[in-house]
Amino acid sequence: MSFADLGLSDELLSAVTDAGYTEPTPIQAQAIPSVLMMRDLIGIAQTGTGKTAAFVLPMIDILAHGRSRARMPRSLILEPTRELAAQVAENFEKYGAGTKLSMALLIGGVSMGDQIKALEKGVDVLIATPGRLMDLFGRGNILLTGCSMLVIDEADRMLDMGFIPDIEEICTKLPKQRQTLLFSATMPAPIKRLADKFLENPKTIEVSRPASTNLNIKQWLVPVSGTAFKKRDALRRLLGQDEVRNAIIFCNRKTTVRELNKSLKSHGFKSGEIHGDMEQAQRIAELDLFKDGKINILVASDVAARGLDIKGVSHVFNFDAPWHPDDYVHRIGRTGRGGATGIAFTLVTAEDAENIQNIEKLTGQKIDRLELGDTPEADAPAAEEPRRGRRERAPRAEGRRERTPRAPTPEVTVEAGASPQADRDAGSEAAPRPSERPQRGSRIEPTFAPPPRRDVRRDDRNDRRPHRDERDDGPDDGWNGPIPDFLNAVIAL
DNA sequence: AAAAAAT
Repeated sequence: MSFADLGLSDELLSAVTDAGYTEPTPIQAQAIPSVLMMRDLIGIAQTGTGKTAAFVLPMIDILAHGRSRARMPRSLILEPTRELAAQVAENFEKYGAGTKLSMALLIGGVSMGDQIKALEKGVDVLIATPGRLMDLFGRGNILLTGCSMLVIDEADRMLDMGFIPDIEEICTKLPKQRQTLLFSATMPAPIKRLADKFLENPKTIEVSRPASTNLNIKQWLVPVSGTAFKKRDALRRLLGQDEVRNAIIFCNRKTTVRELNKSLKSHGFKSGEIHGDMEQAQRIAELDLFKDGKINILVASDVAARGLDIKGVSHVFNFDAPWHPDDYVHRIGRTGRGGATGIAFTLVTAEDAENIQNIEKLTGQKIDRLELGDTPEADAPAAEEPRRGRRERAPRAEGRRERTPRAPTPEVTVEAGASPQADRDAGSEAAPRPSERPQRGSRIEPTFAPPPRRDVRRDDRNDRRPHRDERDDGPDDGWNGPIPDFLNAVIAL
């Protein structure tokens, strides 16, 4: 099977060849002929399967050979995030360079002026996120009555993000006579309903089992105790491996993204961050730095989990196990792209056990556990004594320690965080040294509250615990005051 | 529970 067999025009074929592609991916091979025949289509496919080209290529052909209508867009592509929309626009520019087709990228976070100007001049293709599209529509800047092609990309993600009502409204603004393509990695009921309502006799193409993970990706679960300090320590050790060329590190919260990036930078890593609270220009800039290799670590929220196509990402780390199993599949899918191999590490704490179970259920595979073992003496001596000298911790030894992942022992089937190793780790961290334990009957100097900080006055100490943000990596035991005697035994566990 | 998307 080659691109030449799919019915694309010669001009487009040469553009594809020039871009270095010879063989269509399964979804391209199946979708392109149907799209060219103007059929409605449901494509069940993950990102990284060549989905974008599967609709961009035939769309270009249809539009380039159809009659253009002045000032009236003829096609609309809806994407859930700005980055994805921009990425599709890039594809359009790449393959449509030989045509006279014009395009407008309608996304938020950038000024509206240029977008309105482009619309006034007249464009053939709109690539948009729903919010900005609705906004422009509401201002009367767009007329969609000439839009005879609609692509709803990443429909399941649109659903997650609450865009379905917007999508439905947008659909009603388009002519009834049109071709609609809907792509989704999964097919939950609301997406099926949407397809029933707005697609006509669609052809359904499924290229891989929904939510199955790429076999090119070697996955590991790394049990860690739940403190930010321990997790960062574990992460740094994993990042120190030789084969980590570059990595995207996912966190569940934007605040964690910021904190982790700061921490990694202070440890000498070349890292950057991306999340939805950043200016769009900043988001693009960070992404470019990563793509260009100026930084080799990108700490990200789930804004980067789906669809982002960055070539040659060797590793994905889940600093936090994702809450939603779908997100796991999408996150690790940022590596192992285009047939390359990739490695994904997920740090798991005891609280993540249920999430991990759901992930393994969804992907239908048990993920190997990797025990990191004890922190080497020279690596983090202070980490062995979390109550002492945290702020005076010796700087990290020059040259990152390289550790090859130890192969997991075959009989390791314990739950995340419940392994003997994990217990030991947690114990060594939690148990106060005997000499530090409060004496019975004495006024208890809390061993479990942080030691006095230089910047906290002594008399503040008992009624004011430094705010979470001010603290430096102390295990968060959730304890605020002196510890009653009867609890000391429990604490040692 | 979070993040994303219009400002």
